[in-house]
Amino acid sequence: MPAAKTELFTDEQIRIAELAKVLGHPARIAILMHLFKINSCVCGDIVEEIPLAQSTISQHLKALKDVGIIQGEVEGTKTCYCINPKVWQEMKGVLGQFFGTFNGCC
Amino acid sequence: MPAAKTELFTDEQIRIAELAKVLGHPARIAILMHLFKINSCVCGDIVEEIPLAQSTISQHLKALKDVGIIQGEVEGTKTCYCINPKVWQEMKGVLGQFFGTFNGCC
DNA sequence: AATATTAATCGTATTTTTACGATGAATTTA
DNA sequence: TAAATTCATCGTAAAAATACGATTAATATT
Repeated sequence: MPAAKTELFTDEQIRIAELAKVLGHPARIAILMHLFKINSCVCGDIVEEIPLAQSTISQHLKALKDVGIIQGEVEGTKTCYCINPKVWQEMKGVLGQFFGTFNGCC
Repeated sequence: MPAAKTELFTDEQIRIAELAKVLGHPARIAILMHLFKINSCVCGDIVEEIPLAQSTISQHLKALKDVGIIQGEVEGTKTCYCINPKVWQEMKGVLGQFFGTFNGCC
């Protein structure tokens, strides 16, 4: 893609797209679902849950962390990843509002 | 990306990711926002609204159409694009439920 | 101190996405 | 019928995403 023309869109449009984009891969959805399921933080067992290489999962975790949805904390030799409630709320709000904008027309 | 290992994830995970992915570009958000704004169908003026080449916008429209969020209908020399209410509801439901799964833990 | 464990990062290959101009197909207008 | 309009598609180039193995860094264990 030749040059990201981010200046052409509003900050809101860019943020919505950014948040949606990070949800745009099954592995990252699976990671988040696992976090929901255990209802706490994952501390080092994600690789067993998802059939991908360790380095690949680490990349997906980084993508989620970069956008802010999760946060990691080093615990000795392991790393604990948790949902960032603040960003999760933001996402719920931003995307929820976006969805709510359309109420049917034609 | 070497080979899409879709068999490794559930249908739900794949669908959520697919729906989110198509929202993962500012241009497509802008297209949908324009549809909301005019509160009807766009019939041939999207190229003036978004500063991208006609062929590029056509590609984005196709992406939205492929996932089902919008539907196009040929009207003479123009094409009218509308939100598909059914798929929009599905998206609201699927993603809304996904967001609702997390209520805070740590 | 040496070894083991865990996760991040590096390097790299492949695929997908994004973007554009050019062309083509369909319809409308002159 | 000829010209104009509108949009899809083709071809292509550049960038980003995805995946993996190998390596590194940090901590824990022996």
